[in-house]
Amino acid sequence: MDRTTVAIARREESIGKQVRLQGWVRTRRDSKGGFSFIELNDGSCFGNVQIVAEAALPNYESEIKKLNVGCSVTIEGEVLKSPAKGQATELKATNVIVHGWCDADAYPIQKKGATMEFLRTVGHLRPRTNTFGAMARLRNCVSNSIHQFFQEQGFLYIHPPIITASDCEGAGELFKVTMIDPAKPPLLNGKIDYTQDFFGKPTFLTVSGQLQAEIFACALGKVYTFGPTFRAENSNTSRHLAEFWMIEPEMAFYDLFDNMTLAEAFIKRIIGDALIKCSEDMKFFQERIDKDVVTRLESILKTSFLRVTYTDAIDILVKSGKTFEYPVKWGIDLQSEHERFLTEEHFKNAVILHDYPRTLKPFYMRVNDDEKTVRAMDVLVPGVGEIIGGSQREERLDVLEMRMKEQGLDPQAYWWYLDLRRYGTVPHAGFGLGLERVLLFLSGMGNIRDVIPCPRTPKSAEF
RNA sequence: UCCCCGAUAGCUCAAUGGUAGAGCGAGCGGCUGUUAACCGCUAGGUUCUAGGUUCGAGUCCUAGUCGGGGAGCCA
Repeated sequence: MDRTTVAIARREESIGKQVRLQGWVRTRRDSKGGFSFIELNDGSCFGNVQIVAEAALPNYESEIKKLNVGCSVTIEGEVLKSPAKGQATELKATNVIVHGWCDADAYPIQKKGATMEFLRTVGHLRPRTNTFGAMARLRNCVSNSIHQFFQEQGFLYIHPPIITASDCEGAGELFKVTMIDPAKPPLLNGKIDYTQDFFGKPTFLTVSGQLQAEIFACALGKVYTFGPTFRAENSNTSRHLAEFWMIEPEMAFYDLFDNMTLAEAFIKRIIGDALIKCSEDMKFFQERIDKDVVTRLESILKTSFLRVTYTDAIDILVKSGKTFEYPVKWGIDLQSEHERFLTEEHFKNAVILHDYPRTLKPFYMRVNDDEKTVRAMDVLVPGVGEIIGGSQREERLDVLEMRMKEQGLDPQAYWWYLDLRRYGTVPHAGFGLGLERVLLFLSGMGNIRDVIPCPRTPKSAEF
């Protein structure tokens, strides 16, 4: 008898085979004819397989009739063509083994829909629901697409450090990593003496692997990172996490437009794979989460991303005649309302905004000849907003040093980063893509806490 | 962090300052292959926490905790 999965047992090719299935009961329905239907799910696909368990089974009265949502079982039997509508196949059970009972009165996951807010309070059980099962499979699918996309194009997967001494972007709150006892820290002239700490200097959880990715891009050509990132900002929104996953490709000899072309192909690959490889899960998202999500993704696949300069975008916003809460003029940072207007109302498409004012962007972005703007790009999508932020990097040593000073950073602290320009500098570019933002975009889910297995947000790290 | 809103049965929600209810779920019983099965009965409550006002508080007031929506920061 072959151990198999629900996904395989549901296919017509399996009809006639003797199989063993193992998983969790979703529901049981008793028939008047003296037998029961059990819906079994094992995570291998969205759908369940219907088990027919007849009264002749030795443990029918003692166990099978007591099965309910959440019970774990092994079921052996023959796959048959299902005589009723709703499924192609069903399993006629010859043996039902119960591994774990599940007190239906106490079990928080019930057959009827629960709110996302409630499911967040039972983070250890929510993967057993349709929504979170679908999300886990989609997240896996996207992760796989990311690796395949870059591997096929000759990128090297590199692993930047999680613990870092450099405050990469010069902005944002970082989580401190320390072994110093906060109750009795070693002091030097009234301040904490970090030379006595584990690393001999203050260290943090990384906010970006970009600077380290640049080390490898400036040695090996095309690289990407894919790993966790940490921000200690007190952000309480549906689009921010304290711990999230980011993908950061970095390419030597790429300019900003090469960067855009790559970003567009990358996003389209992820969308295309999700629609094909997770079609059943995507259909569920369309039916139960966001009725337009698949249509929206398909239309984005078909059209080219628009490329608009920051200056032109400001112009469009000014001429729109709309009154925004934050008035628009050249030099302001674009607000959510502005980005939303551009993607959802004006262009109704994914848009790449580029060449932002230098005052708005970090030191490492390449200064344009006009000296007012830098080679930055943001990819904006309807519904989610910014999904990618990237730039062509400043490869000129003197300009980079000048930009650091301009932003109040000490070039000495970035000596190794400057060395990359000092020795054999190359034009290069890269971007960062937030995995969870992509998952929001792909699924139509409304809250980023529901697209990551165990969300980390202010005041919340339970599971 | 700021603004607004909310917290009542396992879940989703009702309840003029005056006896806390319903639907679903659960238990039991019924029902000729059911599909979020269906029908009947039963059980189920420290109304988020701590104070306060009142003859009387789920309801009004104060503080806190947690959650949601929006904003800022960003991915």
